[in-house]
Amino acid sequence: MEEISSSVILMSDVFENVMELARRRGFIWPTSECYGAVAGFIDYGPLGAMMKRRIENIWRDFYVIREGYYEIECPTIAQEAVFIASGHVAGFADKMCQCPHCKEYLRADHVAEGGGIQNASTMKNEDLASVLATCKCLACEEVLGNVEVFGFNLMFRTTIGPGSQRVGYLRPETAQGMFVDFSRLLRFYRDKLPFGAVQIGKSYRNEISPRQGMIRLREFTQAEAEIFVHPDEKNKHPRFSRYANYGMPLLTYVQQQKGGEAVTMTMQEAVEKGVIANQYLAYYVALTHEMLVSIGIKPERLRFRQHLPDERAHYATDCWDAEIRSDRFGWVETVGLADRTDYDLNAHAKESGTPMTVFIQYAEPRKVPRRRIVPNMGVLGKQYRDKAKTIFAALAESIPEKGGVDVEVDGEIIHIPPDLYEVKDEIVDIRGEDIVPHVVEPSYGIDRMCYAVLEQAYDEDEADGEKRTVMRFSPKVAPVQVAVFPLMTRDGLDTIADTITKSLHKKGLLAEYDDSGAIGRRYRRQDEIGTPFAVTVDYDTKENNTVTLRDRDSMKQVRIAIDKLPETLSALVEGDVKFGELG
RNA sequence: GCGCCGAUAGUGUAGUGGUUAUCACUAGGCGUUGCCAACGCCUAAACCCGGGUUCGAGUCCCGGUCGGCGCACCA
Repeated sequence: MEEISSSVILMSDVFENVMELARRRGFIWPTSECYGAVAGFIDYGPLGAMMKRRIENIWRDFYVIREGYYEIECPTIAQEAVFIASGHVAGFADKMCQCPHCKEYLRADHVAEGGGIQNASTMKNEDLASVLATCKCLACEEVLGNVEVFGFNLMFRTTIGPGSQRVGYLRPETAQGMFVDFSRLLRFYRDKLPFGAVQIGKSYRNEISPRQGMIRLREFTQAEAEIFVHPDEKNKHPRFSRYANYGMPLLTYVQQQKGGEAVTMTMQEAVEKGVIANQYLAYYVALTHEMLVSIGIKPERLRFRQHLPDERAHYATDCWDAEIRSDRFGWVETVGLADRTDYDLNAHAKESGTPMTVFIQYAEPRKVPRRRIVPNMGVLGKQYRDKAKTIFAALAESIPEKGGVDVEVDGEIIHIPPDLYEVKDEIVDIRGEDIVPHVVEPSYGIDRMCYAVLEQAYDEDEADGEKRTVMRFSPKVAPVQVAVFPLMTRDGLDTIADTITKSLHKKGLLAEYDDSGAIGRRYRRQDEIGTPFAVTVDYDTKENNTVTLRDRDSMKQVRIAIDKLPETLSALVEGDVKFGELG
């Protein structure tokens, strides 16, 4: 029992310890600290920015290089129309009111529903305020009385340009950029489905109460992919075989309703059993798992949770979250995978008036009978003048009978005799159809991934009876990749170490030279920032051109020839070779 | 936003309303040192911000900011 409670204390300390280290060693800082920080904003320090960049680049390896979905970069500010279409102007706004007694801010529609009032969320602010007068505050249970209802929108609003006061918003997600560029993207991909576009960038949400360190920020980095696919081909991912037998823990909504645990199954099974809606979604669920593991997330701390039916956004048919278990915060939603259907493209097509469809050509043209009603323009035009245009349109829609056709124009019935039009029955070739693609969207919270990597890398062990703090980063994400030390700052050892450092730089490795203090202290410094490998130049180096190469995790050393260093270290950092395989 | 708690060198801290604000680690310099936070000397470095009470505030009071927790919020 005592052991359990002490380990619980140790666990909760991980957050404190890792954030303290992150501040001290230059990973994460409060923003503009000299003026007093601002909640919901953080600065990435030198090492944090480097680590974040490495994580983003691994993401690019998966989505851009391997999947072939090019990256685009759109502004973080967009005009109002974009977010009217996306639904964020209306849907991202909550109706709020403040209790005059306890000063608590409340969701006005929740209060009204608590008071038994229907359709509160669709009422006008003034009407809602008047019905709220008799409702009780959800916090202090006093009757509200006279309250004001106001909208609180989670988007940051701004104006564009000096005179016009044209309204703009900071984007609450990067996704809309890919949707509004749909027509351009379609042309770029030469009018063929499926294709995808991705974007890594900042998004902004004016959270009411940002908390939990870097978990809920007002400005955050997203990596989003929008994959456009034919609605009938969501079960035909061209590379599905890659992940068909890839297994992982899935917590379905059915399991959640039963209070059950995640069940491990392969993607093939998941799709066949209807657990995951389609192959496309399953493919990116698996890819996400692989990607998160590759940046150093432990598989046992990773699960995929399906949204409950009432939790899903209005547009999504099936939605899964990759959740990473944090010692401090429990399961943290880090990646959202949604089938957004054709919701977004339809919305932008309607708002902008630009069709957002793909022409799908049939294998064979289809012969389709068509009846056309061709009016005698010359006679009808002269006879009806300004009404003629309306009559032509009505005629085209009509079903003529033997005696002619009656069309209604401005409430007036006009009889058109059969000699004033011709009915043409013909067979036409239909070569294809316009369809609105569906969108499968993996959306990654980069800051949350960074936090998870930091938390999971944090470790303490013992070296020679002393506590050692070590960040066990995967070499792929470690900010500094190699440290180079001269054992002594004399006899030319420092010059050799300096030359080695430069040769590693030339290979693209971030190598840091350090000759300050005792050698043990230098190792510890690098352990604390998670540098996976250290090279030490000693007196044997002068004899035989070899150095020691030290592994962060095991603290073991091997001797290696100087001219093999750049190649060997590159392979170690990439993960192509393990330290244990050297020697 | 509400409630509770907190804020002192880079980090962790001590500090009955009254000296030049304590200690350790860290960092920088010099020396020493033949592979894991060694040692010696020297140096740098702090009372979150704004009001108030007081002869005098790091300390007491009020407001703000930031952080933690609970509630609410999180298309």
